[in-house]
Amino acid sequence: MPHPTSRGPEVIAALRACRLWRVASDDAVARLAAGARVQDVDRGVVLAQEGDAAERFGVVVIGRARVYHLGADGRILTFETVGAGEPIAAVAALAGTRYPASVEAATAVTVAWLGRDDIFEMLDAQPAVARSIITDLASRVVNMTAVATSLSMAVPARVAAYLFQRSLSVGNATSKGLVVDLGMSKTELASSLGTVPETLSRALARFRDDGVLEVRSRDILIKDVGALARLGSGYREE
Amino acid sequence: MPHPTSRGPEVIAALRACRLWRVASDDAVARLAAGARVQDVDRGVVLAQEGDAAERFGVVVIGRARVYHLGADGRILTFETVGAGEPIAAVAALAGTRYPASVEAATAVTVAWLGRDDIFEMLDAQPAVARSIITDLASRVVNMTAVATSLSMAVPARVAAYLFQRSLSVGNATSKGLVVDLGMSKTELASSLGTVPETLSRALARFRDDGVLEVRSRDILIKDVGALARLGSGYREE
DNA sequence: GCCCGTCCTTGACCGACGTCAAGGGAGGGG
DNA sequence: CCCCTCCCTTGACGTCGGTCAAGGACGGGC
Repeated sequence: MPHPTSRGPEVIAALRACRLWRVASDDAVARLAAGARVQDVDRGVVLAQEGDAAERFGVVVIGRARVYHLGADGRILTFETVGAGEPIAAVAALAGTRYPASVEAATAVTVAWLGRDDIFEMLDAQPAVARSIITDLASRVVNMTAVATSLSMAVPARVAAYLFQRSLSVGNATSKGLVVDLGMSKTELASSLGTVPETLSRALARFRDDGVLEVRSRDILIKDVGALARLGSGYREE
Repeated sequence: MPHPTSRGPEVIAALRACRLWRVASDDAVARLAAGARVQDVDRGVVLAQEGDAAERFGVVVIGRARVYHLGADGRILTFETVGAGEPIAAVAALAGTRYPASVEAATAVTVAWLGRDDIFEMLDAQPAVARSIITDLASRVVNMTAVATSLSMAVPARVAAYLFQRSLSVGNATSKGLVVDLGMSKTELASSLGTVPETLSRALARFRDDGVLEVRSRDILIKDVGALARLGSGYREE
């Protein structure tokens, strides 16, 4: 078990890095850190359970946590994987509702827990923080809407849309085409896209056979970005 | 066509009713109304197009608008139907992104359009408004997350979950069971649940054959609430 | 009254996709 | 070096659910 005193600076650093209150003063962040309850958990531990009442609000200090929904049939839909400085269970705490999804430690994780009142106190003291919280929350709504529309498309379209999006952010132009690192295992990607590894594999195989891309171990060589964009907007091929 | 002067009071009333800034002063709301551009459209007119840049922010004054995603195959997923006093295209304007969904007039509609700066000015003038905006946005994230998880379930489970949820809010206990008004046509409900009328009809028929409920024209008699909760698998009380 | 459009239901069909099963490749520990 | 364990891929198969088509029930207009 780590000695509590050694985590103070890391907690402050993580809270300081949190986008929600990036315009807050260092003092205000230090106050948040002082009120935080720090918890260390092993990989696999559930940090928040879908359906439970949200009374607190976490910020990842060390490690990564996965936000997911466990279906009745055991299938898992991964919403996002968050790292240091990112909030977990935040929106439910702010809304005062139950958690809409579960969170588990994807690695060993250190979390700083805050009460929802701590946030509102910071808001009262530093009104400028409101704007960054508002734009962040609004972006989350936009993202979740995109996830929902994505789930209403066919799997190959979701895959194409994901690759196209990702090619815009981390695409690396080479002479052969655009190289895109997936950033996660294909199993994880399948879960993020709301499907299973087998179906993802088939979708990629089909794109490969159609000459759109080439599959490498953990990254994809995109040979026809336009086709991908077309497929991702839900166009049918053939 | 209506004379502009006659709509002033209605615009103010609609803005006053908007949950986002319910704690704002009447003066601040009147200032918003003064800067609003009012638009009347016929049923079916598209008020915002998915993918367009969001530069403004609407509040419904009269009528109802439907927020939806149009799939490549023509199928429509309805996210919500909003009425007077409710915002449209709001989150994208706050986030500064493109619209994640389209909005069309479900009836003849009058909309008051505001610039995103108008909101931020109100925020600066009335910091207390921030909290209600934040809790509203957070609730939207929670709701959209619920929509996304719902789409990852099988259709009968979605139907059961919807009916169970609705029975909690508008359920009317009678000697025969719980009567739930659907509140919309079955075609609209199918679109809200991300499916088509035929499949919804089959799901209800199956529940009927299993003795769980009885289907009436526009409301449902639920005979076994527990079964419904189980089928919806993921009961969430309120 | 009649006709019409809209909504709902049911049947037949079939494509998409999740499940089960088998096999191969890569990495890590002994 | 071998083996063990994941992870990934591919085939076979079954079911869920969307499409097409037909028919029935309202409800409104004339």
